[in-house]
Amino acid sequence: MIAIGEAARQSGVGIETIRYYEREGIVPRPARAANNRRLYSAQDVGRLRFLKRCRDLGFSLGDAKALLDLSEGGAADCAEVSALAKGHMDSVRRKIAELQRLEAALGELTANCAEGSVDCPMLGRLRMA
Amino acid sequence: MIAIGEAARQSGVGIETIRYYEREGIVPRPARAANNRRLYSAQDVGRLRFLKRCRDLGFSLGDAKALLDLSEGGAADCAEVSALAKGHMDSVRRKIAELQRLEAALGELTANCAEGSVDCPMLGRLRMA
DNA sequence: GCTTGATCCTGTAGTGGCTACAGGATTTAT
DNA sequence: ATAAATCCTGTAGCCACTACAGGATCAAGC
Repeated sequence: MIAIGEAARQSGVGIETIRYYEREGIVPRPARAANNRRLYSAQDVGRLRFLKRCRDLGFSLGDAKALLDLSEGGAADCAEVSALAKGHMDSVRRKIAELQRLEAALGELTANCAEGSVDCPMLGRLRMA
Repeated sequence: MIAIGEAARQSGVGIETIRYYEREGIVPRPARAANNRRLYSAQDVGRLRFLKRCRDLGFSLGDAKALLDLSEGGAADCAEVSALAKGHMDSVRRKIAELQRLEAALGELTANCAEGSVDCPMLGRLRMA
């Protein structure tokens, strides 16, 4: 059993974030030492690492918790998992498309905006009626 | 001079958002009618539309305000504008790259996760030590 | 035993950029 | 006269943390 700082080091999840996850009920309350300090087991650290991986993959905290629950609950239902993952992939793809649209629009907008023009063409276009 | 609802309609910025912009000092305080209701000029609506365009292009509210200030302040300094825009484009490109990395990682993770496997391979990989 | 510094605790507030009320006043249309 | 729309101020909620304040405890060195 290790203290919260060590759990943070081993899992990659920040100390304050670990306490936040506990407050929010994302992870169960850990054991406590006689001095009231939190004590984490290897399984606790595993949960935190799992959550970290999900968050790094862009899953919302809610989805990450859902995946964690699926992972803990005996029958790891592949269908539910892949539904969540597919939904997330769709939203990632939508975001990519949106950003590419933005990139193109910004490119157009700044195209004539290099020389020290007195009346900046980009501002002009942003002002357009 | 029009009321806030009409200004919202003409600019595409929501009523609550307009009041928020005012509170935050993004736009100047508008005129007031005798009954204390806000009154917007065509120029006010132009500012709101300008901000809306910037936000739609993904600029932060701070950057949007900076662009608005540049646009208002006589000498529309093209260099400053294009520096802001280029910085933003860079961050958009970084976000795209990051999301594409995510998309690939998600694709790999879910690759074997279609059949009704008892031990979902995606969860297994998320659990990996 | 004493000091120093690291670590831990609880609780609260701030971030960005809105959005959604509550609770009331006024205006406009019927 | 009444109903519905619009407006006002002020506050709280959203996401997922992050950053304190103010204190308690612990470990290491002297």
